[in-house]
Amino acid sequence: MSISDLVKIFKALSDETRLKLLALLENGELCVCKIVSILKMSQPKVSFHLNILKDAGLVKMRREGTRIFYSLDDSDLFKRFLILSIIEKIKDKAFSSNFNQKGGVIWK
Amino acid sequence: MSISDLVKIFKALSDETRLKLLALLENGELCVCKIVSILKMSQPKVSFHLNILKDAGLVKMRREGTRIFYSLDDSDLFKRFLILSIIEKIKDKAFSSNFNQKGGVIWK
DNA sequence: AAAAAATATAAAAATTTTTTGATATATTTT
DNA sequence: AAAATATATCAAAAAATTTTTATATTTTTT
Repeated sequence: MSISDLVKIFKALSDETRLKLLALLENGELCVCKIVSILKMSQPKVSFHLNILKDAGLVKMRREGTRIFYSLDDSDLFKRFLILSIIEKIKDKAFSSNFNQKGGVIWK
Repeated sequence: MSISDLVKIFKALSDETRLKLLALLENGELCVCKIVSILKMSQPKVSFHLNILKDAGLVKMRREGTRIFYSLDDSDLFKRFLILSIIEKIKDKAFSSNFNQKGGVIWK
């Protein structure tokens, strides 16, 4: 892993939207449209940020028909540690308005 | 640790100069003038980046006379892990032109 | 093959970060 | 108290990132 790979990973993590995206994917893959409806952000904005996470090797994608599902890519140990640390630290804080009282995500 | 604290830490790490600064401090504190002469960067630039690292709680400083010495601040476990990971990953790659053949820093 | 749905991409605008050059501040030395 | 040294700060310029709006692409459905 080169310095610029490291910088790319940290750049990807240095944005609140992207940290929320990672936390949102904690429980498995989601399609872009679901993410858009949960975070209430524009679709291009979500795609833009997902793409940065993908370039940094932090998420991976899979097409199913017209939808594209994103999920965490923790195949690398260091990245896995980062992702888990982030999720542990921001869990529940990230989506207060999108969670119900049991702590489950409210899918819109 | 809030989301914005996390973002601040990752922002601080998302720059090659700053990763090099952290690696440079691996073996103990250094004054700004020493860092400037090793990295061959302008003094305001070095101060700027050190300040970002300090704001993120990754380095600390100590004045001694007219000099100010910076050192790693790894009092927090998560930050310590990040710093150690970075150093392990970029060691030797970071300063090829500033190291001698034994791997020691060539102080100018 | 046209329409619809989901997503990506591109261009322009807005925002943030970084660099540079000049100057200010703090401490020590003369 | 003036000069010298080390560092910080500031303002302007440059560069990079993010957001927005519009459009293109891909796949499925009709």
